[in-house]
Amino acid sequence: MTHAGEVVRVRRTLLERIVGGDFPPGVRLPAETDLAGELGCGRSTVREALGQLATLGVVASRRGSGAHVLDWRREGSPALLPYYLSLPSALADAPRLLGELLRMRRLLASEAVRLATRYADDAAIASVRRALEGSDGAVDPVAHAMRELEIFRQLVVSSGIWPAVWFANAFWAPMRELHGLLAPLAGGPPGDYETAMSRLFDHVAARDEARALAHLDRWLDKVDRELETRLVHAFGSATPPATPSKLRIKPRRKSAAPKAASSKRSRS
Amino acid sequence: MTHAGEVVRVRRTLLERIVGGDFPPGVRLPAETDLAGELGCGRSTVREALGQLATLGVVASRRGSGAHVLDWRREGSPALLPYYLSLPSALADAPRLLGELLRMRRLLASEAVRLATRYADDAAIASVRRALEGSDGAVDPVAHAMRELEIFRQLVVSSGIWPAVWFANAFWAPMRELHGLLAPLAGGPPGDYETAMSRLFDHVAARDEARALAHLDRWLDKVDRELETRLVHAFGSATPPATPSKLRIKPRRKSAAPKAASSKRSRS
DNA sequence: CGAGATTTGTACGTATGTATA
DNA sequence: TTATACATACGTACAAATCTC
Repeated sequence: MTHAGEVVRVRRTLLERIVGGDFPPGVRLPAETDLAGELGCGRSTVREALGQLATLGVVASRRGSGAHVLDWRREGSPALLPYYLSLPSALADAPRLLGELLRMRRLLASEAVRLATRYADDAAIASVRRALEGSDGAVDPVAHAMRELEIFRQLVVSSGIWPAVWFANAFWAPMRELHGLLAPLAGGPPGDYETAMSRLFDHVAARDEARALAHLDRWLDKVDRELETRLVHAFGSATPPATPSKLRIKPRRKSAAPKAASSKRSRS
Repeated sequence: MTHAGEVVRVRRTLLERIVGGDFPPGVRLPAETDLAGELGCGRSTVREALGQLATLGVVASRRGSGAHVLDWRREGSPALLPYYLSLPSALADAPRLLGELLRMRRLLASEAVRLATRYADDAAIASVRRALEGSDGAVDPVAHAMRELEIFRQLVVSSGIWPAVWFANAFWAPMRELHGLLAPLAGGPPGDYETAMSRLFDHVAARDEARALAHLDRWLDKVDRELETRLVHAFGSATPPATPSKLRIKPRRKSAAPKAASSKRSRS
C-alpha cells in the first residue's frame, strides 16, 4: 500500500484530513501550490488528486476562489462507500445500514431478473446460464460472491436495455466492494445454490416473470437470514438487520428497483 | 459550444468516431502521440480526453499495449445516456427505453419516500417541505422538472442513510439530463401539483408508509399518462412506425417516445 | 467602483519508469 | 533482447475567474 504512487498518497492524505474533520465542510483548502509544497510534490499531482476527490463529491474547485470542502455526506458519490464503512461513525448504525444495503441488493437482483425475463432472447439467457454453470466448484467465499454479482449483471446485459446496464454497472462496483467485505463472514455458496439458480433460470427462460421473481424473493429471504445469523454469530448481538421483506407487495403492477451511477478517475 | 477547450473537442471527436463505428469495440486506437499529431494538440490533452472516455467505460488503456475500444454498450457508465440517446439506433426502440426509464424514476421516487417515511425526523421532513413550498410559482417546465427531482433527492437526504444518498446522487445526474430533454415536451407542473405533493408530505410526516407509497404511485400513474399523451402529440407519427398507439398499458410492455441530447462536463 | 493580487483552468513539454509485443 | 507505447510525475506559461483592498 505504501507504493501506490504519489497521486494516491496525496489523495489519501487529503481525504483522511477531510473525513477526519481537519477540513470540515465549507472550509477552503490551501492553494494548490501551497499543498504541493506542503506535501512535497508538484502542483500537477495535487491537481490530479483534487480532481479525483471532486469526482467523489468531496471537494469542488473554482477559478480564482479555490477548492472548498463539500458536505460529502449529502453530496458524495457511491464510491465513498468503502471509505465511509471504515469510519467509526458508520459502525454506529451498522444494523440499519446493512439492512438497507441488503434491500438495495434485493431490488437490483429483482430488476435484473425482471429485465431478462421480459426482454432477453433465448440465446442470451442460455449464454448467461452457461456462464453460471461453467464456473462452479469455486468455494472461496469472495469468489462466489463476485460470481453471483456478475451473474445478475449479465442478466441485465442480456436484456439489451443498455441504459439499465449502465446504471447496473455503476451500482455494481461499490456493491462488489461491499460483497468483498461481507463474503468472508457469509461463507461460501449454500449447498442448494446450484439448484436454486437453475430453477430461477428455468423460470426466466419460460418467461414466467411472476414465478421467477417469487423464487428469487424466497431465495434472498433465505440467504439474507443466513447472513444475519452468521453476522450475529461473528459480532455478537451487534447487527440485527432491519430488512423487512416488504418488497413484493404491490397488489398490481410494478415491483422492484434499480439505481444509480458513479465515476472514477484512473486508467488501466 | 465552439470554445469549450481542446480536451472537450478531442474527447468529442474520439467519442463520435467510436459510437459512429469508425473504431469498433476491440480495435486498438492509434498511439497517443499519433492522435496528438493528427488532432493538433499535445499528448497531455489526448491523455486527458482518453482518461475521460475511460471513466465513461468506452476505452481502456494499458501500458505497452495501447488504448483499446471497449464494448461500451455492455461496459459503459450512466453518463453515456445522453450520448446514446442521440444515436439513431437508440431511437429505434425509444418506446421501450422510455418505459424503462420512467420505471426507474418511479422506483427511485418510491424508495425516496420510503426512506424518508421510515428514518427522517420531523425537522428534516419539515425542512424538505419548506423547500418545496418556498419555490413554487415557477412555471418553466425544465425548472419544474429539476425542482421535482431535487425534492425526491432531498427526501433521501432527510433519511440520513448516506450510502442511499450517494447512490441517489449518482443516479440523479443522468436523470436530470433526461428530464431536461423531456420537460419541454411534458410542460410545466399540473394544476394540482402543489396539492398532491402536500398530501404526500402529510403521509410521510404521519409515518404512514403504505398511504404515502400508494399516493405516490397514483400520482406517477397520472403524470406518466399525461407525459405519454403529450409525447404522442409532439411526435405524432413522425418517429418509428413500429410504435404502437398504446404507449402505456400497465400489466406488461411499456412504451412512449424520447429524443436526443448532448452534454458537457467540467470540474467546479 | 476599480486595480492588482491570488488562485484555478488549460495546454504543452520533458524526463523516467514499466509493461507489452 | 529490443523497440514501442503508455503511466507517472514535475514543470512552465498564460488565460480567466475571483477576491481583496
